[in-house]
Amino acid sequence: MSMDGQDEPPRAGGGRTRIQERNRAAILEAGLAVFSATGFSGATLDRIASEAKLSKPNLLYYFPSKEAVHMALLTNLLDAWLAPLRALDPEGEPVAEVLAYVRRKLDLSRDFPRESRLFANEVLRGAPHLSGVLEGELAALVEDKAAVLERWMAEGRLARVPPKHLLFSIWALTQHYADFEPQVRAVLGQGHDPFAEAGDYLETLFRRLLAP
Amino acid sequence: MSMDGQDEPPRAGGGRTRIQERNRAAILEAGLAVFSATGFSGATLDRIASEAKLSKPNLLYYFPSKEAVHMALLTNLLDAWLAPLRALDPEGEPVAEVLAYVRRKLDLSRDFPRESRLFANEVLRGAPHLSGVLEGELAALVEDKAAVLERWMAEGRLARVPPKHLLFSIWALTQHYADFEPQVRAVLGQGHDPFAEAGDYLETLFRRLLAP
DNA sequence: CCTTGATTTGACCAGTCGGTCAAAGCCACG
DNA sequence: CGTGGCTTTGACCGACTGGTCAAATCAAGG
Repeated sequence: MSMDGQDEPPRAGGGRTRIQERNRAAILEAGLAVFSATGFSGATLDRIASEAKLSKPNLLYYFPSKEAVHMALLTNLLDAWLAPLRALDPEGEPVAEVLAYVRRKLDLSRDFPRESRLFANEVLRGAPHLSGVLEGELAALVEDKAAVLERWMAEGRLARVPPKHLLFSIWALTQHYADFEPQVRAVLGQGHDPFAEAGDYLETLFRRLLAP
Repeated sequence: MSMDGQDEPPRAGGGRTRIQERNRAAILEAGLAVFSATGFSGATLDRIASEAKLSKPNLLYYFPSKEAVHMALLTNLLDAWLAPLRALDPEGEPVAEVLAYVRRKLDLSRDFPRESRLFANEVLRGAPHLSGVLEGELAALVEDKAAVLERWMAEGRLARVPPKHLLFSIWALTQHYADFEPQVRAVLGQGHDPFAEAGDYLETLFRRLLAP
């Protein structure tokens, strides 16, 4: 929503103009649309600029390069992406906590499918811009939460499964509905609400898996 | 492994030369490597050609365009991709059949991760070249097998869950280990065999989910 | 109104891309 | 050994891409 981890070319001291705020936001919005739909190499500055209703040189006045737009998007994305896992409460009731995490993650896929695809696109290519964060921030957070899960399992309040693979399965199952949407729609046909059905199904799945 | 669904420019009558066989195979192999690593737009004919140890015009002597190479790969891929589901035996023991399907699909992800990523890349972009097959062949096959699963559930030999979502979850969980490999490695650290662990975990997961 | 800095743009550039083409090499068979 | 068709290639092309730049426009304060 805020804070882009990018060098801002204009303005030496302090605040951004309203016009800067607006244009940077428009560029990020357009970039998200184009990058998530076509991948990094498929996206062109012309297309992003026109989507943002700017000229290409004008876009490059706000971001120094195509890569910079892409990086800003990925950086913004990661906070939102990790938040649900951060919210897993070590003091909560184990099964309920995990199920709540699953739901939050599924809601993210439903409400921000473009972000999900942007992320998938990046990891698919080997995560060239993300490897640092994956091995740093993400790995640390997972280590932390995996310990919580492990404790719950040791206390007999959660069925014993490999904690990290449990997390993988949550990520895989929730992202699938955003990233493979065309396939899901093709298989289900019309008259379905994929995310609503998925919510019920995933609750059943993880409840049965994790019931102590 | 064989049969590419593409117009073959040379040779009017019948058989392909050994040299044609070899070069077409080299191009497809190189194309798979490059497309799966960089996506369609990120791949260049020069790179595919050099990977195949051919000149670019020579590559275009065997395939009429970049798109043609891509299409040939997708076509080849789909047979292999659907085979495990086709092998689901309506006369078999339900839980064992599903678990066998999961294992076959996971083996596919382990042994053919590039194919998995190629497929993911395509669906991520909205499946422009696959929508026909998805809504036709795939949808029909799923309809068929979903009916089998439904029957097993009605007979009380399989826990009752939405059959199509059950299939989604199998696809999501098995493909995840190939498509998000960088993330998996970053989280697990060293000294792990992701696919071996995944095999055990997924067996547990689906056994608990599906036990009648 | 006029200055000053923020903003916007048209023209342009060098590099790369997918693809073409005519000519050259190569190979098997008569 | 020569010939005809398969195979290979260097040179080339037009389109497009990311990015630059100097000049024009705009907005706000004095």
